[in-house]
Amino acid sequence: MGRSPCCCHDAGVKKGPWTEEEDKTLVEHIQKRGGHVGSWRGLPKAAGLNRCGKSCRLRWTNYLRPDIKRGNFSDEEERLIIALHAGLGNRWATIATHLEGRTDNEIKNYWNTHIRKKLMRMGVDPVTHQQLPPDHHLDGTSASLMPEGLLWAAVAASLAGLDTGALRQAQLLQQLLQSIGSNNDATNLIANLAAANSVLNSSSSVVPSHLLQDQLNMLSGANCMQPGYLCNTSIFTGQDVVQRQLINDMSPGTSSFAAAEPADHLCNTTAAFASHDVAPAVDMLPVQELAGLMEPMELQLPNLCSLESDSFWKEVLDDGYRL
DNA sequence: AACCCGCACAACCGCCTGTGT
DNA sequence: AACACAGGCGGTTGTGCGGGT
Repeated sequence: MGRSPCCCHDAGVKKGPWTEEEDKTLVEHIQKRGGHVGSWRGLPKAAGLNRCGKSCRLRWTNYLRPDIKRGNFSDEEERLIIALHAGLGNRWATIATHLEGRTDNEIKNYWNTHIRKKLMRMGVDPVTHQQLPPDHHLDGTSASLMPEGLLWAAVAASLAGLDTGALRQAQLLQQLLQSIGSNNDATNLIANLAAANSVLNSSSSVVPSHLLQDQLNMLSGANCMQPGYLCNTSIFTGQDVVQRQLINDMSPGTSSFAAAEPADHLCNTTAAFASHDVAPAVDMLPVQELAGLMEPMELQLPNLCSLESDSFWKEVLDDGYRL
């Protein structure tokens, strides 16, 4: 398949930063057509712009579109980007579909200028979301002590203080992605989902530090996390009541994430958790006070029908099968 | 004041993909 | 099936700006 010539190569077509006048011309032209562009290639001529159609499209989609959200990224958006990047990689356009009003270009830039460096400082490889060799660490964090499969989730969580619920959700997502990435066999996928489910269920009756340790042991097959890690993060806070309430609100009669709620819900939930005041670490509370917090969450094996009917999960599954 | 440097982000470039013929 | 084309995507570059020397 040959590459088509682009009008960008035409002599005399203007390049570089857009002027206010050009912006105005482009916006007015598109608005006049009721927001319908038609052919981008033909647009410059029709609008009276001495620009490449591609350049017009970029300017419109990345800057002039009325639904674009400007301004700094919130903590919630940042966490969402990290979580999605862990699962999707550098697929900025797909990631952008889960951040309302943000463009792929904006997210890509934000990743390269902020998040990537932040992860590097934490000793985390921003590409694989796994720990870098110790000599790559700038601050000697606990990243090197963590199981690979959980690292990205913990990073996302520790960046701004997620709770155990968010981590559990992240773990299940990780399980899903591992399942998808490792084979195309539906039986194995279901088995892995069941394994993930059992991990999540196993966490319901112990205090969080042990809970996490159990989960880690099950997932990694090795006891490689230092207990001190738990004291050094704000992940493990006593917000399960709030979380459970949110989960019930989202999906009456079942637990939401295990019932394959869309990742958007996951992330919205995560954001909602993070927006609460950080509660004291659960490890600081008397054990009996934890009883109410740590009731079984009645997690169920994800319903594969709902998985397939949800566009996000369908996309993840499709991507996985293409690998 | 002049210069340098790093950062943030807009814009470009080349390749890929989907679709129509 | 093969090809042409337009749009989309992700990597990279260019530009403007602020801070430090």
